[in-house]
Amino acid sequence: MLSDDCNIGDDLRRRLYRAFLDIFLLRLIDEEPLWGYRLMEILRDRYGLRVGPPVLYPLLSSLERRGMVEGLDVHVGGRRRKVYQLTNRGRAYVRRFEEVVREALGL
Amino acid sequence: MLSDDCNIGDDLRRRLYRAFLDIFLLRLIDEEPLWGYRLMEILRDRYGLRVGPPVLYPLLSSLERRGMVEGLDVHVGGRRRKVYQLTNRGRAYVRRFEEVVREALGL
DNA sequence: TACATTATATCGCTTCTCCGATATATTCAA
DNA sequence: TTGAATATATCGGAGAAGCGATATAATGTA
Repeated sequence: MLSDDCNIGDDLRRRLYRAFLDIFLLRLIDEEPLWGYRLMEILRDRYGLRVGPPVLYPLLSSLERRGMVEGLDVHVGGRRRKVYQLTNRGRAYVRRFEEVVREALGL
Repeated sequence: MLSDDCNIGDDLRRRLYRAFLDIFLLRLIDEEPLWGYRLMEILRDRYGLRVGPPVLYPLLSSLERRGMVEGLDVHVGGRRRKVYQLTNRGRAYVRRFEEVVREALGL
């Protein structure tokens, strides 16, 4: 039953992350500026969530287009890298989300 | 900007309800036993969320099959009605969800 | 040198979700 | 009497989301 509880919790957690991947990406980027590949690593290693390039990159592009992050082209040891920083708009969006959740669940 | 904020909040709220409609149904049923048509009314009037029969009824059936609610056939003034009650399993599921959200968002 | 890692990005197919339309039945109200 | 409201339920098509496969490029390692 305990392992069943864990499975349910895992499942719910996965659902939550999937449904609001954009928000959770923004929250990670709020901690520190990050790039696509690193974000995929963190999601996989910290949350056990496998998000591949076809999902992640269009989503990052969308977030940039909506002004929630700013993408900076950087060169690291000869490799290109696009590092994303959170904008105020992105930060406000996350705060709004937390508010909505708190309200909706009475937390 | 204020109305923009409201729109963002509304949008996020809608996303939340959509993504976790099963949970929010369970929470409504936790308040009191309810039936399909009434649930649709509440979602529409209280949350501005339009959920039609094709979404709601299969979802209620699924919740029943998973043992989270129990459906009781009732006759009300000559009409059939299927009233759903929350089971302990359903209640536990909701609690687990709240826990997961709290954890994930540090609320 | 060949393969793995780091890194960005897209395409097309499959699966899932949502929605319009619909069916049926009983009661209520104009 | 007719149409609306209350109530349950499903089907099939459209759109959205997810995933496998892929491409490209530079660096690192065995």
